[in-house]
Amino acid sequence: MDQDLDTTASPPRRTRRKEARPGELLDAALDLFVERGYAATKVEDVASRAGVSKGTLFLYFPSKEELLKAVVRHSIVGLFDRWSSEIDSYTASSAEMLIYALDEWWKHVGCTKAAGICKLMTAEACNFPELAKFYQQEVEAPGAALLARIVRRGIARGEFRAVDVDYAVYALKAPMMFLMLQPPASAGGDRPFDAERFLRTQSDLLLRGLEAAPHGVGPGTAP
Amino acid sequence: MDQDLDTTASPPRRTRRKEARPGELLDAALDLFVERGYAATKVEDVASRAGVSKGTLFLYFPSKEELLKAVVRHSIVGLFDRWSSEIDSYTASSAEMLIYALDEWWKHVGCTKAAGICKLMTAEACNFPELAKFYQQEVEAPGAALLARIVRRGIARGEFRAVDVDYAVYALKAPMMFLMLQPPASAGGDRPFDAERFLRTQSDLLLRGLEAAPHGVGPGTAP
Amino acid sequence: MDQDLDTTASPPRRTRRKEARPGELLDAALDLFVERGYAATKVEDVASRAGVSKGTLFLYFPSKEELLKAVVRHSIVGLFDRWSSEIDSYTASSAEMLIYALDEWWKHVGCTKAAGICKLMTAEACNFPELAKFYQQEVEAPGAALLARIVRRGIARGEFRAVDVDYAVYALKAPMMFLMLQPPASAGGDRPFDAERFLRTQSDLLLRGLEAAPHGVGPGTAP
Amino acid sequence: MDQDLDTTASPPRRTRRKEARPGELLDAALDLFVERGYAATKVEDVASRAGVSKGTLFLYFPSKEELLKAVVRHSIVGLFDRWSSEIDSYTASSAEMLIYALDEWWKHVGCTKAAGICKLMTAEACNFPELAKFYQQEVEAPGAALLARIVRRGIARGEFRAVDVDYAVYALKAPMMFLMLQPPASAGGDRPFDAERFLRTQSDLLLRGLEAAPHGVGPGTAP
DNA sequence: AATGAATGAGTATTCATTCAT
DNA sequence: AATGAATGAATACTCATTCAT
Repeated sequence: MDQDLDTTASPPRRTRRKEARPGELLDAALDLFVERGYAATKVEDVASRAGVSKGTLFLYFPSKEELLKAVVRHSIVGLFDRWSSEIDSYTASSAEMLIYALDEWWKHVGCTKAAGICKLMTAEACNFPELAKFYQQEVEAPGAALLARIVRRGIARGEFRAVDVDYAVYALKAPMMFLMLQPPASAGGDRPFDAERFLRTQSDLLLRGLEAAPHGVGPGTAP
Repeated sequence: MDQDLDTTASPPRRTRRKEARPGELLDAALDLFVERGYAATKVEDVASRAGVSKGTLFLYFPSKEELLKAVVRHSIVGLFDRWSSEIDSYTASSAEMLIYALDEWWKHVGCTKAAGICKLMTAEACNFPELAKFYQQEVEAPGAALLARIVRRGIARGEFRAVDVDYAVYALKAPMMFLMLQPPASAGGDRPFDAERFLRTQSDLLLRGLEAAPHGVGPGTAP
Repeated sequence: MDQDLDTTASPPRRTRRKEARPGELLDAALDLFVERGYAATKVEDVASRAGVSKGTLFLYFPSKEELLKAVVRHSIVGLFDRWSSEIDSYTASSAEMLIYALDEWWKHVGCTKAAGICKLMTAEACNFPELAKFYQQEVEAPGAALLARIVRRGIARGEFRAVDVDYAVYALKAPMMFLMLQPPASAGGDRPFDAERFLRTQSDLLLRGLEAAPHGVGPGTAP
Repeated sequence: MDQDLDTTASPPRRTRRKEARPGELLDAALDLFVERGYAATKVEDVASRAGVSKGTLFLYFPSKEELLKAVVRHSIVGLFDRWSSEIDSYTASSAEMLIYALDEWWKHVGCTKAAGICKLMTAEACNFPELAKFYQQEVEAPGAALLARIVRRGIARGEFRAVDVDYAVYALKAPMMFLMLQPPASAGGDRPFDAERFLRTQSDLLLRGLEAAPHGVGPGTAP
């Protein structure tokens, strides 16, 4: 890298760090919000974990609430754009798409700290109606739209039955939300909860409900 | 007695209130906790909604946290005893039992304010670990145990396949949790979410996965 | 006694207790005030230790502060009348009188709970100026007056030097106050504090300072 | 620097205050604690007397209790180190040392607000056992140790009789405590109490009890 | 851009006192 | 005389946010 060519020429630390600041703050905030919850996270702790002072944080984010929104955008919203274009260019079967979608979600959200953010947003929804609306618009709706596109594609291509799309999406979302709300690990019951197994099981079940073959009842068969 | 002659003759105000207080406070607390969340609910508001002063509330509940616990017990825990004995005396098929169970849950929890309490407990879990444990022990565990009993009965009677009971229970819980987390109404998307329809759809799907007939994949088929 | 003659004729419990109430409350209050301090003593605890309800206490004492005053009067003030007449009729030497006085004080105050009350009054003096004045007038002043009478008698009879009476009284009071302020027992240092020994030592010292023999300096030799 | 040219040029306000804050707060707290007692002193009042807001006080002292401890350390504990080294280097007679010690105590504690703190600590001892222990360890014990060292030195050098050291120390402490507990001024009796005269008188008396000459009884003659 | 000292609104809980019964 | 349910004033401490430096 450039840095290796002339280490003395590397930009003054200040400058380089300056550009990294928002990201460092966002990372710190993500960690702490997920660990401790929104209310229990002090902005000062976020700042000091990012190695800056409290005042500096407010230089980049006008309020704690905006900081949370930024964390949500940073860790989740960005994913949708990529997923959306992938769907456009996808050529495999719709069932495969759905499995791929759930898999991607698991890899990038479900098994990461981002899942904690979803849980937290659900949690704080009633305390901060504005945050709730933000989350609904920026996360829930786009996510549902993505799933809906896949389902519609499957129906259009005759791969899926003509189910009620909205309810098929709900059925897909339910296990994802369940996973995200699952307590981190310990507090659970006796046997460790195997999230991937649960997810696989659920997707099998759901796909069977969606597939075009004459099965009988399915999720949201039109009334 | 005289009182019998004139039913409008209410007992002395002080006395009557004394007995009614806890219930009135519990009702007020339920409303406010669900509306505003735990932290945002001021004990004073609970008291004044119940028509008493702040001090009086503390006569009946030693702390805000205990008040919340009492609300949980009052609105949820009590149900388990009844359900448990109903299961014992039930004679119908296990599939019918499961449908009945979900239906009962919907009637007494899912579509009532008690659902809001479940949402709230999930929400506040990380902020108040002690509350989380309480909820896990008094609600989550008994609820899961009830469902597990039905699933096991189905398996024992050859009505269900020999699925992994724990994962079958997870699969049953997922849609219930999804429903409870659903925003009250407004904030939702364009089309109103029909919870009962969702529930019916989900239970069809799940029963199909459980039933003994040779279907193929199902929830938690042993690996 | 009369009671023994006809136990069936003893007044109904209610009545008898009624007369005993103030005393029982006073005893309970003395115990608790000394054990826990003024602020930390709840009137409800006083009442329940006396076997009555909170409301009843207020029937006899109009406020917590008045209750404390009553305790002071009950446990201390009463002693002064007796001591005062004893002094009048005393014929022994003034030194013996002084020793008797300190001994009496020790027996009836110094080594009893009443000492705790003195400590408490000193403690709360700054918090409750009115109480302080009350204590000064009802206890400090009469006590000092008693001592002053003995000292004056000694001087008048040529037993003591013509010391400054006020300062002789202060010198007598100092060890008494020191004793009363001594922590109950435990918290002290390594070796147990032997109050009686301290008192004996101090009175020897003081009497030597007072005695008429040509000793040199003494407490408060007139300037 | 420029600043040196004009000594009236005060350092930037923020900076100067920062350094002065703890001291200003300590002074304010000392005043109020002594005037009103611990419980009756509101932290907000301390803060505003020091010219800062409530929050600022908590920037420097983590709790009201710690504030009181800091006041004690600031006004009393610091004196012991100086006194201790003075004793080491002292060459005069032990009687002079004792008189010097009492004099120093009077100048730096007895006639200052610090005396009020001692009174207050004695007062609040029963209400706050932890504070009591702190005071015992940080003030009572070192003070007694200092006096004990002087007494032992006197005995070792043949200036004092071989009295029981502990009880000699008690005898020395008694008049000091008496002085500190004396009401500020007003409430006293008719004639103004002359503390210095009392102190002089007492030290004469005590020294006579301690001195090696064959006098007879003395404080703590071994039994 | 960065700091960190200062701010002050916000809230659960206690307990002496009252008064209807 | 006795009760005990009801009251409400009173207070330490936290933390997001500001702004002088």
